[in-house]
Amino acid sequence: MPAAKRLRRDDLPGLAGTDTDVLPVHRRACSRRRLVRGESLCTVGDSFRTLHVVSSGALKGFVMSHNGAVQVTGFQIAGDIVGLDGIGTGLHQSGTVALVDAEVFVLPFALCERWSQASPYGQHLLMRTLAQESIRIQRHMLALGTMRADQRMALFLLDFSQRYERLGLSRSSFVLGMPRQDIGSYLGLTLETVSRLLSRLQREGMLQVQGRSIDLLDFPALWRLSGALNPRRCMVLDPIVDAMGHLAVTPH
Amino acid sequence: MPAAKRLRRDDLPGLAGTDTDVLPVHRRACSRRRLVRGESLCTVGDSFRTLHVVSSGALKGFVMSHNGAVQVTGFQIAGDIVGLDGIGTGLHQSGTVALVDAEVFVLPFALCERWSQASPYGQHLLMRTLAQESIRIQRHMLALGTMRADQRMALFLLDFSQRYERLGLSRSSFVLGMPRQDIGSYLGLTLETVSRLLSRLQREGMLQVQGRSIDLLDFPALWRLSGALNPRRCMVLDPIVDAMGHLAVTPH
DNA sequence: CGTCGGGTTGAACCTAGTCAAAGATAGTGG
DNA sequence: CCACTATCTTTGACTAGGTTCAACCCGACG
Repeated sequence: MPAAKRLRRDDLPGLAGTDTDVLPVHRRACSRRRLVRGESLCTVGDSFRTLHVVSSGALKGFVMSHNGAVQVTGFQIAGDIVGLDGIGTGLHQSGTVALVDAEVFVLPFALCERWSQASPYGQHLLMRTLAQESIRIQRHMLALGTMRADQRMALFLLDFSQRYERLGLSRSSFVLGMPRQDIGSYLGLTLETVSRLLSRLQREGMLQVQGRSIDLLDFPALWRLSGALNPRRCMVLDPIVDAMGHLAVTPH
Repeated sequence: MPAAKRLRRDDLPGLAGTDTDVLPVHRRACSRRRLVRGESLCTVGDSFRTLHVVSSGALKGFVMSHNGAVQVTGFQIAGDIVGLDGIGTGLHQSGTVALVDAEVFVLPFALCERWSQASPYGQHLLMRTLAQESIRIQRHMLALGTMRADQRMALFLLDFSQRYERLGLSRSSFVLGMPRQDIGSYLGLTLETVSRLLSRLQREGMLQVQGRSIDLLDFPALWRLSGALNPRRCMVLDPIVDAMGHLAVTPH
């Protein structure tokens, strides 16, 4: 696997260059946007114009049913892409709000489309990103449909652990940015069950929990509980933003 | 909404034409493949080379967890696209098998990619299809995460009803091609619960069930149960294959 | 200091799962 | 054509995992 080419934001080449295999983002186009805790990036029904890449902080995505039920569909941290759901219809099908103060890159979708047309690599990357999102949701569907509450919780914690590790942070010690209610919604559980489960796992020595601070103590036990045989998950993509919020692409 | 341009398979234009806004499928490239009941179209881990469009019959898609648990992710009938999950990694992340004897069009993905590059419409259609798939799964996730068993069942039946109707078939009277076990897996329930629910809904007069034959009798009640306020679901895409298995595209 | 959002814990309840048995259906081979 | 078998389906009795309702605690913030 080739090493990722890391680009500081201020070093990004403009569109004028002949190298179309690089994300066509220059200083002006790739603006940033700051969000305060609770601010919403987009809501259901908004017209879709831009993708966002999380630079720092944490967001949650959610869908709503006609009768008002809310389901959290995922949590986005640095490097994650937000807004893909709008591509299909031109309208956002899910909402996204900041769990804590956050910052995102703004990628006008028209730019992505042009890039995608100019460069086979760009096209591939965009489609790959979309397809990866489907697979992520499918895996979560598997969890919701077949696993018990404690297994889902273990999976959730290990998933976060792995994502933080990929950003160069601790895989065993981290802070969950969201309240129990949101974790519950994501896992198809009530907030009380989430609280009870965390207490139980702590009692059983698998982790230490203090409010939103988590310390994972016994990875093998968590793997066993989650039903994963091997620690490494299958086939993860390189993040396109590192922990510092710098864009990075891996040509070819 | 413009009427769909329907193309009999034998009338399909070759690639030589200048109109790139038409699916670039000629007789040779668009082969068909017959599947007998139980035959698998692709399995997890297969390398991804082709998309398939269902022409007739019915298939199920499923994912497996490391420990062997299986979750049915969806059912595909005429007009549905199979195999999108392979785009992300080049390997199929989910398996697909025929529930009954079926026939599919074979679309070499390289062809789709070339088309997508030659035509903005093609690119848009491909991405839209991918994004629509995400949204479909997200909606199902909402069902798995927030709804009770009977609500999920009602939603499932109404979804099938609507899909059959779009193919020009009866919306109230149809045959489910799959066993209770598969319905259960799809809905995150056991086969016994599925059976009990169908019996109960029949007792309550909402439908008539005889093995796999379903007659929906009281749509308003089913809508109410499923939590949907309005019968029409939001924003459905035109099918690209009609009930006769003929390809159809809607330029612009 | 009081209020408010979030978190923990307990007890009662209920939905859906599990286990078990028997009835239907379709496919197969004599 | 019919008997035999395998698969699918229905139904019942019992159980368990999670929800609901409620009380209480904690820390932040006006």
